[in-house]
Amino acid sequence: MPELPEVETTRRGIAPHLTGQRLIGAVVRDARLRWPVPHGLDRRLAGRAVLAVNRRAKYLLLTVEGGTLILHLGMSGSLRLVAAEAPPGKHDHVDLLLSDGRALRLHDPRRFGAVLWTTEEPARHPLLANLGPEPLSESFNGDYLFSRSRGRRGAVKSFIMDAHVVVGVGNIYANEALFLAGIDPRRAAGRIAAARYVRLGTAIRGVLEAAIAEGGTTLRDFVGGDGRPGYFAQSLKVYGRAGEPCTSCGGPVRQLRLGQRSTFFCQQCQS
DNA sequence: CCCGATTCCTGTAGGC
DNA sequence: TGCCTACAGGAATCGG
Repeated sequence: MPELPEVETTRRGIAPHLTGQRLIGAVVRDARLRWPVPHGLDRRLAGRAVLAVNRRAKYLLLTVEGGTLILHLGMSGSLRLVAAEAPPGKHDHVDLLLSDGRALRLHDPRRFGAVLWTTEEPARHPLLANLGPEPLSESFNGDYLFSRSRGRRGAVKSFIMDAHVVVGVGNIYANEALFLAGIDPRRAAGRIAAARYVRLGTAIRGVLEAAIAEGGTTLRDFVGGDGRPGYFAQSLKVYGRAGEPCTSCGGPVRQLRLGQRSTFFCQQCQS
């Protein structure tokens, strides 16, 4: 399930192979992703060089001459560099063809991902325009979280998973960060003190950075641009560990549903 | 503005 | 062994 660390791992894996290369076209085998893959993508991309590969939230932004390709991995997507003639597997929906004979291939069984093209400034694109700050940026810290949380009565876990508040924190890392900060995920966001938000901000940043360093979390099928899985799963303290002993106190990790998401926490260590 | 529910999709796991 | 159902979840969208 690609969250920020997995998208960043993918970006780092593919960027050196794409930057400076020319696109010679695209093969769209199935355009039915989260939004339809634009018609005529093949012609639109042909002959254009890739200038940069950036990330905003969980979106990968391929800066191409004359526009930007916006890619999203949804929850089952992965991108790999393959030989263009390698036979596509099931769910290999889109190939971006490179002048060196390779292809950037999108594999996405659940088709929650996206391949979009824009000629406007990507930050102004409707999908990107209203996003919160990057959790690894200077502008994100505990004070920011505290001020944004005032007056909010919803659960703190839902609050930190809201992309309008901060981007890139999906279910896995929200659970982990709240455990590391010792905060009960069910607590009302607006009723948590500033000092605890400082801990939470640090925990969010720390868990994301640690996950990036391990190449992301592979639960089932995530692989980076080079096809390798991530190794952060072995560092998860609570996610997916219902009934197992807390790594800190030995009590059972509890599971419940919060905002339609599986939530894992230790009653003893989080309050 | 805020918040919770719904929706998209398919592979996997668990129950019987 | 096979069928059925529940579940996984990013995030837009909608209704209250």
